[in-house]
Amino acid sequence: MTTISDVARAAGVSTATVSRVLNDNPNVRPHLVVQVRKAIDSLDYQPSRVARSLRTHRAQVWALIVDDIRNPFFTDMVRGVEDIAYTEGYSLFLCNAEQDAAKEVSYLNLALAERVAGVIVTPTKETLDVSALLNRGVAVVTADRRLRNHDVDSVVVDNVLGAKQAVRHLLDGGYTRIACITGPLNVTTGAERFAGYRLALHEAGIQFADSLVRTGDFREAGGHAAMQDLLRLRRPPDAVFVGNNLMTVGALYALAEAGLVVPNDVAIVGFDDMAWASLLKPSLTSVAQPIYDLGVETARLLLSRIAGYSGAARSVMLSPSLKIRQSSAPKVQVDKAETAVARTPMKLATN
Amino acid sequence: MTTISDVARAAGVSTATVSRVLNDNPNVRPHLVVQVRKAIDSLDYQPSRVARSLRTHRAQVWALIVDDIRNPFFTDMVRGVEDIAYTEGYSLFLCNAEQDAAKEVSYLNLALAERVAGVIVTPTKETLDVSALLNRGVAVVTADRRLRNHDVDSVVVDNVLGAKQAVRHLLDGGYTRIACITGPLNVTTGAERFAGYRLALHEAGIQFADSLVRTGDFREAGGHAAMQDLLRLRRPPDAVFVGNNLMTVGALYALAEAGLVVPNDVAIVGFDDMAWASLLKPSLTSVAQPIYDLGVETARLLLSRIAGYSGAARSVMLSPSLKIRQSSAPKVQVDKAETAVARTPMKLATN
DNA sequence: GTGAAAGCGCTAACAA
DNA sequence: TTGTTAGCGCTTTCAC
Repeated sequence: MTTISDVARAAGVSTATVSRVLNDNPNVRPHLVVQVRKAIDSLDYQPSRVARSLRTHRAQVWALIVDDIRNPFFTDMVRGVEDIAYTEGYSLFLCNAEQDAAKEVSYLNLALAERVAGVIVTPTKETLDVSALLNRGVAVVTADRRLRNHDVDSVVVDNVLGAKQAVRHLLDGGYTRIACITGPLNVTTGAERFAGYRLALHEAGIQFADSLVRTGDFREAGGHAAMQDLLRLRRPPDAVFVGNNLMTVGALYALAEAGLVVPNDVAIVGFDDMAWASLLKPSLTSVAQPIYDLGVETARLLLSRIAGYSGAARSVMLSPSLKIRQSSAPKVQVDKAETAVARTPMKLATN
Repeated sequence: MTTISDVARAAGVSTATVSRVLNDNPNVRPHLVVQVRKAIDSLDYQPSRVARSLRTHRAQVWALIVDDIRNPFFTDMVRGVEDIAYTEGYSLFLCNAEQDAAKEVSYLNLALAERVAGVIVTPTKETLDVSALLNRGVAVVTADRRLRNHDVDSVVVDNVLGAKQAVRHLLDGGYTRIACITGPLNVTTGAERFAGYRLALHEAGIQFADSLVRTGDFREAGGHAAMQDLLRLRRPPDAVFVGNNLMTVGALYALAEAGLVVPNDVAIVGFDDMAWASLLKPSLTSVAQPIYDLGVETARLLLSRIAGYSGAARSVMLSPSLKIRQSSAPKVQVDKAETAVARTPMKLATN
């Protein structure tokens, strides 16, 4: 592997001059710059980022610790982060915590060991301890979720609002026994969406019933089991609000397996939209999140911290939007009275 | 930041001894090991991987260069790679080429600059030049796709077989005008799946028609446009085989927009299964790939190269499996004769 | 404007 | 078994 000394020798200058050229230091006479560039090209020289990092005490690298890389939500976010990182010359360590707190911690340690410039994390729990990083001056920003025990920058979606809109929409459609399949309550997204659900019920004057709530794990299997469980109730729900995308898939499978018709038997609204939501029959109503932007904004906050900003923690909140489709179409009354009830006009999302 | 010298001082030993303890060198007296460990703990010491990499000339890092991180196919693969990498103590640089050859090359250079131990790449084109890496002794393995110009290890799915099975299945169902929406032909997956399509037609004695083929970009928009184009034909196809998951989504949207019924108007089989394929109505027939395993196997090949294996290039091929569902149900003849044709018994996939 | 030289935090000869 | 020491490939004073 050719080194900076090889280049210096070939160009007839010192390593210091080569270094200056590499770093676009203006204090080098133009003809020397040309000379050095020529040597770099002819030797096919690639400066070692490793050596540079050791010397400068900071790698041009971020650690991106996500909860579950299989979840398309996170991949979209990753893309937002990657776009900015790439543009700004940072590389990304991809760390998949796999919903495992221990693995997450080991990745925090990796970030330390690799002397990364910054860390973006979607904490598996709101009490994740990132003090080791903060103490060593490593910039930390959380994405999608917040930390309760640290005052760090964060970018999140307004989960309470999104959940409230979803549940209110169901209420407007005439549904009254609305169940909730929530994510873990020790994750801010889980807790906030659940809070939004309760708030919507409360505002509508509807008694909150514990029996209509199931706690899932943000995964398909969890949503599936939760829905099955809800269907076993003596008085099953007539609608369900599901706290994330994968659990919604699981819930839909459970409904299909039970031979139930959506929305006639059970209406459903999911949190987090998916590319194929409109392909389903009935198409799936869901709370869409600006995921890519979430990644971008997070990266920007991290950049500003790395650049030296040391003000108070900033919390950026992005707005979700309800995509109304057929899975939550207003309830058609088919009870004893057998009266045909006029359906509320409904504006469907265009995709 | 505490360094190895701090630890050495605190433990009353030399840095060499600390280093030996860190690297589990057996030639250290047990009581010293304890002493050093204690110092490490009390100082909260994290060895610098950067310094170690510089010294050993090789980082405990791989570069993982994928074509498109948004495609769930790649995220599943990434998970397979990450599982092995994590277990073996390697970190991953996530490189999203975004289907951009220039960006891909710049990530190859990053791999060089970061002195990674190995590179896993899903080349955007079969002629990607990885000689710079090979010349410098960096292990390279391709995943999902192959390289024509280098003899490097690779793990791929039997695309020809998968495509052939899919098309033969349509033929068996009585479809005769089977269109193909293929991926880029300068990517091995695109070319091979297209070859499988042609082979199946050939074996069935059906004339291949250029007019029934459209080349997409492996993205939803490309599949959408291609399907729309096919539907504009004077004699549209009665079935379509689509070369990857995202294009299948696009094609399904095009069919839905045109108000066509699947499979009655047009049957469809996609390449690459998706978690929600069975939720569609009709459920989607597709060629399932062992994606996670593909990632795992690729990581294993890389590991063996890093460990010093220098034999001939190995090409691991994994088998796909056709998931038969409703979108390709046998054709019901409704032509002039109006004869009711017995439907071929069909085994549906359980998910 | 340029070069000499020190040193980042480790590892690995080599010596003791 | 342990310590001393050189040096990995850079950047950065500090002279000149």
